[in-house]
Amino acid sequence: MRDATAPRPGPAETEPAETGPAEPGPAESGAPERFVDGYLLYLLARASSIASAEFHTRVKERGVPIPVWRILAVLKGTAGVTVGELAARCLANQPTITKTVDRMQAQGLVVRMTDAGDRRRVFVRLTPAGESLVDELIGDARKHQAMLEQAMGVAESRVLVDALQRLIASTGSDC
Amino acid sequence: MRDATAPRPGPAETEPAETGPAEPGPAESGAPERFVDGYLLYLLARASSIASAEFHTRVKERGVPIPVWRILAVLKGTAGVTVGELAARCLANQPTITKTVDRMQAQGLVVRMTDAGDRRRVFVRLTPAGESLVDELIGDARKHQAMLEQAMGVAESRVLVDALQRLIASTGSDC
DNA sequence: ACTGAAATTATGCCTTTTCATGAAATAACA
DNA sequence: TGTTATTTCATGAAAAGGCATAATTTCAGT
Repeated sequence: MRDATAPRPGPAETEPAETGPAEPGPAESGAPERFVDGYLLYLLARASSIASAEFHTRVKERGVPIPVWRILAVLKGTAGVTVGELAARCLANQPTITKTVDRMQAQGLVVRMTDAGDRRRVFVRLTPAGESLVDELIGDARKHQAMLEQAMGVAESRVLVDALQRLIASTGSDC
Repeated sequence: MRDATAPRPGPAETEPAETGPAEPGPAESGAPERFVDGYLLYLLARASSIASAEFHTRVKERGVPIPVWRILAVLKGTAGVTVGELAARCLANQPTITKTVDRMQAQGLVVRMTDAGDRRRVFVRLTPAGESLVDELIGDARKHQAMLEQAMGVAESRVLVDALQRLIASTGSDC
């Protein structure tokens, strides 16, 4: 497979340009300083992804998709959040939230309640089943966070939280 | 719509449980300290999402999907990266990278080159068209990063980068 | 009150991602 | 040298997400 007749977009050159080193590196100088290595947004995305990986794996092992976990976590401690606010707080688009809430409602984790004062708005609220599920997950999350803080140092972790909050504040984001 | 006959998963209670305040809040005490407010992983994801939002919007306006931008950025300054490494560095799954590379190859942004030394491995490499596109995008990214650093303070930004690198290092991640 | 604009959520279509698996090449080992 | 594992990438079916838009409801101005 993956020969010239494969259904790949292009003719897929089957010969490496340079047949020298098996691992083509960026020239000869020691540290070529690739762009991404110093790019703040990439560092942020990478840190977030790596730090979350372990915990997310455990959440998924319980059969809970990450978007569902996010919604549950945001709903915890509230008496209901509108679809639009959920979208903002879950870092997702509104139609995505609508569809995820559909699934969660079908599983009995949340209920929808139209606002009596403004019938355009729909509150999403945890059911008792949703409460107990999110309570378990939050327990795991706290344990995981404690491990993470210990691994990177408690003081450092506080510095990080502080810097992140400052970054968020400096963007003037409302979410 | 959204009445009892709507195709929503459940019967969708059309009456709010409490018809009192239009905005049901978490009890009466001032700051109920919701879980997510102090959760490090949520803070990380939020910071990453918010900080990237502006720039990502501009990238998409150029017709470049974010996964494509990520691949281009990782490839910049290299003589080729394998599919597996791309997946790790782009924080994506391997099949996703394969298919995104398919599209990029069809657009002439990258080429595939099988490794002569180990014919399982496939290097992905920028074409001249890919180079010039990524150069433009990196220019924009640098400008955006400069703005971001100025908005949050250059010193603070350095503190943040340092803390993020320490976090990544403490997880012992190889990517 | 009426009309047009704005806000809020749902829907439909299409693209993309994900999960599991297949295919090919190399490595390990008897 | 065979034979079985392991590695690496591609593929296919199903699920999820994204974008544009529709359907309601409320608001503003007249």
